[in-house]
Amino acid sequence: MELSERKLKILRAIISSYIQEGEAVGSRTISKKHNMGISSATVRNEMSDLEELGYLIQPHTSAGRVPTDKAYRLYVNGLLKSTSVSKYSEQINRILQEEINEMNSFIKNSARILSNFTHYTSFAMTPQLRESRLKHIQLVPVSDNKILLVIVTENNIIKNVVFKMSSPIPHDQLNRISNLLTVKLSGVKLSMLNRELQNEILREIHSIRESFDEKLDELMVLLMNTANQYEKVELYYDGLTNILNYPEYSDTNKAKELLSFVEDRESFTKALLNVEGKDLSILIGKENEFEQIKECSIVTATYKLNGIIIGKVGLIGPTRMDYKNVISMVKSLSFNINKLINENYTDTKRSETDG
Amino acid sequence: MELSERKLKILRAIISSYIQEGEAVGSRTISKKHNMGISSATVRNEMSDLEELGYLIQPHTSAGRVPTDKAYRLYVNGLLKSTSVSKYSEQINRILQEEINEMNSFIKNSARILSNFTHYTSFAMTPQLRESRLKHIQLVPVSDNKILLVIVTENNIIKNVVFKMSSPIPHDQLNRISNLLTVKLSGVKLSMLNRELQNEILREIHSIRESFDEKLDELMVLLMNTANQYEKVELYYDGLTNILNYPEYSDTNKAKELLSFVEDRESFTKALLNVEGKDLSILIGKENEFEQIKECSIVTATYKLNGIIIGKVGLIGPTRMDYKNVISMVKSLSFNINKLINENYTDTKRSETDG
DNA sequence: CTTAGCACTCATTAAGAGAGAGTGCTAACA
DNA sequence: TGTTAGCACTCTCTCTTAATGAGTGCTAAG
Repeated sequence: MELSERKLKILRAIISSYIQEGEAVGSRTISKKHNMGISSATVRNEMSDLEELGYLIQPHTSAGRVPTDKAYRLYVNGLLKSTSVSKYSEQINRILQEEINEMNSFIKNSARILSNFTHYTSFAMTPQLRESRLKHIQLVPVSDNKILLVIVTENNIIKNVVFKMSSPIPHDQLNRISNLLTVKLSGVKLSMLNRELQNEILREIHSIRESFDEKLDELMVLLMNTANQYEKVELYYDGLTNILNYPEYSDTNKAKELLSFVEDRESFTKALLNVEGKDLSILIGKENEFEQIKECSIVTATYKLNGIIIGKVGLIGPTRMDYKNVISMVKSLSFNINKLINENYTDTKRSETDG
Repeated sequence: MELSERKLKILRAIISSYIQEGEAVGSRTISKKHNMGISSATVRNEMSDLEELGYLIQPHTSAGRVPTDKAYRLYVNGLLKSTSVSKYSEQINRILQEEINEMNSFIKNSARILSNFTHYTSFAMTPQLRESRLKHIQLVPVSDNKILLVIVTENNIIKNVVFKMSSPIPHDQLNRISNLLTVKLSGVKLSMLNRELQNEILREIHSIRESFDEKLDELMVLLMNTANQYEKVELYYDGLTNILNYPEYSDTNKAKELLSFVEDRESFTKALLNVEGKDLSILIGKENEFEQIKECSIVTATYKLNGIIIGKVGLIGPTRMDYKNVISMVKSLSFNINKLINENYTDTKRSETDG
């Protein structure tokens, strides 16, 4: 059933009042404060209808009414189309630039910005690099049998891992091996660094120099293992304690339950996997799979590199969330992240060869 | 005034009861449950004395008594001497080893262990490297005008920073420059990388090759700036939400106040600076400088490299803290951190030349 | 269809009455 | 002189009751 214009207007008024005040909204409030031009009794009739349609519920008989998840969904769907980029967009851009040189700091910074501007609890995932291609490999001596492997991808993202070799490796060979590996592996996707490729390359190397380095075999194995770990993304939070600002969580046990769920990266990451990979995606209340966050909403945006989604940023808060502000904030943030990433981390070689 | 043996025994009984139960302790409880062999009336007299001496207070007339900070201090001083390493020491060692290869992960892991074992909120500072000496410098090409600077110290700790140069730098020169910088700067303390040294080295380099690289000047400046940032230590937390387990913080506002203080790294870092650099140090309640944590205790241990304190780990919780368990846990942890760091990150070159 | 009016519901608050825990003091006892 | 039993007293906590007030649903009139 389609809602009449007046019902919609009343529903929207109830929702924004509830979002602001956090208390059940009565018919008189709507009739008076929102300049409806209709009496409270009329509003009551409409509200009664809206309740029957599943958009409102009463916490108890003599209380006002509270929007349901269904109502928020309707409200949010309307906002998604209309809401534009926040007026803070330029300021966000400026703050983001401060940490542009290092990807992880950049992502951490993104989370901080989001929680600072919205006063909700924010999160940001570091980029997933499976589709990235290797550009440069450099081995750096650390100690007798420890070496540092530095990998630079074509989109200028850096990863490094320390290896402990079974026995010392001559330092003067490291540059030579680095060059060899760079030549052999540049252009290869991280996700392609598997056993077959490894054997193939080893064969090729062996064919060139019979006894090049017995170390190389071991190194390659370590390299492959590292590459596979790249799928592990990190999750940064900011403003965890912001949750305690909202009366919904004035009960410590409730706050504890939610905060523990979020603080435990494993569980929360699972919850985030359920979020669709749309540019902007919102899960409201019971739309969330996990019990602990069924009274929360999660707003998530993606960021892309060369058109491929590589990460997500967003925030979590009570279903009674200031969606309007949040949506424009998250939109601005992801817009700027995308812009800066594609300016600074774009796949230089590919963009020359592919298009 | 020296406390009599009996007063001490009663005080200890009150403290451990209060630590366990979290409720004011009455004379009857002590007399009955702790096998004192004296009546509650006698205990009452003693408690009255203890109150006068400042070791106990009554929340209100008809309540039992609660230990003061002074009492905890007495109690803790006793424990510090006697408490030995935890029975979980080996388990801790095993978990620590899992992340031994990378210093930051290692420290993060330390914080996690501490909060998991104690159920308090833990923290760990990454090492401060001012006294470390450079061992190896490697420049890695990232993109046309971005390069990665990797620094390895003599104690095998790795730091890396991405630079954006004002104009492209030829990649084939990077190894040459790396070697040059390594030769010139190895053995130099990070804290010594200042302007004078920079000029001296530049002069020296210029004298060798008149027009070596006009880039080198710029690079050196960036290198110095980076070196100065090494004093910036990172602070990792774990178990922030554990604070909510304790009835002291069942009031959300109180919890919020404390959690915000801790979550705001800046303020909390300041608080930690006040902690003495002893092997194990405890600040109880009002001994803390900042208002927000005057009802908390902070237990901190240091970790060293080559005999120099380079970082701290510890935890924060209500003054009614299970000091016995906490102390043995923190002792075990710092013991194992020290052991593993000195096994894996020891200053190889120095130990050969210096000692 | 809208609205004024009114009875009704239910959460929230305040006040009052016990109950219970624990103390301080006194007097008796070893 | 130190210890203990006994008892009055204090103060918190909990439960009950009553009053308040916000808000609804229904009815009847406009």
